Amino acid sequence: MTEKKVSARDCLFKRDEGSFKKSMETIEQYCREHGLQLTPVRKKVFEFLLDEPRGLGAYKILDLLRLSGFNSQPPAAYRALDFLVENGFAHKVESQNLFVACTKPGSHHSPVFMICKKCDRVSETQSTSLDANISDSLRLSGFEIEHAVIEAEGICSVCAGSGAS
Amino acid sequence: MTEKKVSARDCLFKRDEGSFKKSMETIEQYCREHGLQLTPVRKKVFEFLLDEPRGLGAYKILDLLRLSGFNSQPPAAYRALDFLVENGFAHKVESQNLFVACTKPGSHHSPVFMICKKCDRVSETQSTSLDANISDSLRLSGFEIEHAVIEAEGICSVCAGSGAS
DNA sequence: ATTTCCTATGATATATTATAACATTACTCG
DNA sequence: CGAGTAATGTTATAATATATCATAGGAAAT
Repeated sequence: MTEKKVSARDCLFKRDEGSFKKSMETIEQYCREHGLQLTPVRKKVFEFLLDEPRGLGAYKILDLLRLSGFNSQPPAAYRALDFLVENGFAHKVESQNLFVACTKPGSHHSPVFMICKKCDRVSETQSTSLDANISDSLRLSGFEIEHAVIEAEGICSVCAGSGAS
Repeated sequence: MTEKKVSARDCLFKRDEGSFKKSMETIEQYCREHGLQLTPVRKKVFEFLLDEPRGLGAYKILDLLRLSGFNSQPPAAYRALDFLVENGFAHKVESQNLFVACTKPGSHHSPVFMICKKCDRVSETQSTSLDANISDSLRLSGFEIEHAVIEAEGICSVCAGSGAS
């Protein structure tokens, strides 16, 4: 993969400190209630994801872990990601081999992503009707959906509005 | 990746010789009309894809090329696949890192896949309305879709009907 | 407290998927 | 033919992901 065209400071979106804190508290509570261990590595990885709206690759996460003092190997990153994904705290964006924090952590759902080609930001929609549409159409063919990967690439509203080509 | 659970002979679907031939003729004509070179490697790879309803990984294709007398390296397989995908003769199934022949070769479209967890067969829907649904919903958020990855995992109608758990 | 069990992590190696870079061949078209 | 483009050959390596076995750490039972 080539270097990303857009650096972090080019991102037009502001980091939302309040929502960051809220997401972390949400999963902390969820883990307490469900007897899940939010270990230091897992928590750290979730922090990284919350802090990067463009998503992170597993090896980028590994780098960040090492920068944070963990002496981790690839399986450590993948295990933490597995934990976060299995419990609905994060998602994998299949078309980009990227991981993102979930906007509705703890609720098992089939997410829909929009990936902006300009700013690389990955947004998750809250849509419930979307899934319904798809399920209905596919069910006409008799296919029983268990899980759906829905990832749209294009230009987000912020970039489209910014006027830059 | 572990070995597939289902072997080729377990596949409940029959190979459709007529549609195979028709697909090949379709892309041959398309290439003639558009000045595209359907070289031996490219044609062979397309044949492999037509012949495997469960899709093929790039390295599996490389193996098949070698078995067919080509002395190919990885880039050869990926280049052939790039050609087929760029020209709408094949698709990549992102969630599985798999390539499949297109059911409507030559028409640039945003495909929708159904991947059966039991028989591993990958089916492409002909749906146009589906894309419309998704585009409409996402456009509410101001996102301009250029391309959409839509891949449903579940149980296909044949496997669901077969009664096996 | 010690044993037991389970979960998580450490550590090493390797598998799988994909591309970069440069050399060579082959095809077209003027 | 000769020049230019497209395709392939070749080597190397990048990027993504998992298998496997060893170790540690905490909770529960005796």
